[in-house]
Amino acid sequence: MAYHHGNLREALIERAAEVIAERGIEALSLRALARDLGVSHAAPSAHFPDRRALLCALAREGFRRSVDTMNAGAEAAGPDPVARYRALGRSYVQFARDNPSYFRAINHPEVEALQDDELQESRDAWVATLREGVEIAQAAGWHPEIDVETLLAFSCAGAMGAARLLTDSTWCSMFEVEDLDALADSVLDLVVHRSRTSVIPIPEDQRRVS
Amino acid sequence: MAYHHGNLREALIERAAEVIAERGIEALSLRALARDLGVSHAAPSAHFPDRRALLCALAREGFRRSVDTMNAGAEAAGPDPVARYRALGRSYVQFARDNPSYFRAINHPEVEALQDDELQESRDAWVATLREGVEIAQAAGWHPEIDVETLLAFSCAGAMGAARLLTDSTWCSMFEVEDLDALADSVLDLVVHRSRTSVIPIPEDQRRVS
DNA sequence: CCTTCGATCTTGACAGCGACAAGATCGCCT
DNA sequence: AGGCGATCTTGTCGCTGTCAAGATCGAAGG
Repeated sequence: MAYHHGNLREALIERAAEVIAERGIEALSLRALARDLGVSHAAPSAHFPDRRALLCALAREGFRRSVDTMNAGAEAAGPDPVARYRALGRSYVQFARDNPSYFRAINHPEVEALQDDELQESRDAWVATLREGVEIAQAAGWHPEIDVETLLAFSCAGAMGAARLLTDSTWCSMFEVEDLDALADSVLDLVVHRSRTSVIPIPEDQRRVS
Repeated sequence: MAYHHGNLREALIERAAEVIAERGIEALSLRALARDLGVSHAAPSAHFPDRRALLCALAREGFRRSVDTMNAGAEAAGPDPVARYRALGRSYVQFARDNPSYFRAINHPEVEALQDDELQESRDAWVATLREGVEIAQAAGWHPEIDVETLLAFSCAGAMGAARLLTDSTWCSMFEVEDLDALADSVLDLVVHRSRTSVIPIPEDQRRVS
């Protein structure tokens, strides 16, 4: 065994993601992480001064990956601005369900209370992604009567609320829906439901309302 | 000083709410709580077997109070079903902003992961309150074309997302809005914006879109 | 009255954790 | 060769949650 682990920082993040996905952020311990990786209890401190710093790194990675996922989803949605906007929200929810550890890190109160410039940059990038989608859709004639800031705030609230609802079995089980994916689509469809009146109509086969 | 505190259980909840409001759930410690109240470090265990049980009690109280606040808001909104529905969401956001400690307890992942029948009852009551508002509004002709489960899920996601956005300064500061209350109204207005096309139109002076 | 019993509170102890300090080991650069 | 910074180790501290065993109180019943 080498004295230097060699890649401890990334190994910590990777193992932390596993633990969080399995047992939640509350069960995350720097010492246990060090044990799992076969290093001494204080080794992580060389890379993360404290527990919060590790969670912060997780959250930053989560924001970065979710932005990538959202952009890829928008790209795959084709040229229609409203379809791209829809895809942004949909992709975020999908990311949240596929990556519970990053999603939990992003939304954990301990991380939220953290004042960190780099973390705030990551958050800004996430909002900017959504803002771009809103602005492009609006420029194409989507709800010109509504203030863009209001539309953006609504989009953020909708995406965050939907992701929260659909990643937590406690909440999901309260709705009489068998297919979780169908519910996800329905919620996100409603978020942009008003686009039915936009200059670019939603194709019939993409509507979820009957 | 009496050997028995006399009202330790409620005193613990009250003090815990203060600490959470000031420094967050992460800063909550049973021992510190006991010190603050002048009892021994293990006294709380007579009322709460572990830390989670205390948070669970906080969350239950939070659900109970928020339901009361929502119902009171709906009552004050008058007879119109859509106005009452609007008031439900609005009142919840107001409750979240007025009672950060209860709101944080409700939404903390440590509490969410908790499987507790009584807690689930409280959650059910909260959803039932929203469900009743949706059903009554729909019975009055509000969006008959949309499945009630979908409308409910959307209402939950909207209320939770809006409350989350508007109780966290980190997120609030990202929107170019000076007046937080105006943003809250705008977000919630958009949630029910589609009611413009309902059989019961929203009064002109209640619309936030220009 | 007084005894018993359950609820409540105390004292004591233990392991795990985050954090800090001091020192050891390694790769790298001059 | 030698220094230097990054990385890792060992040791320690106080704090926390949790458990166990015992003390105190109020109330209920003989």
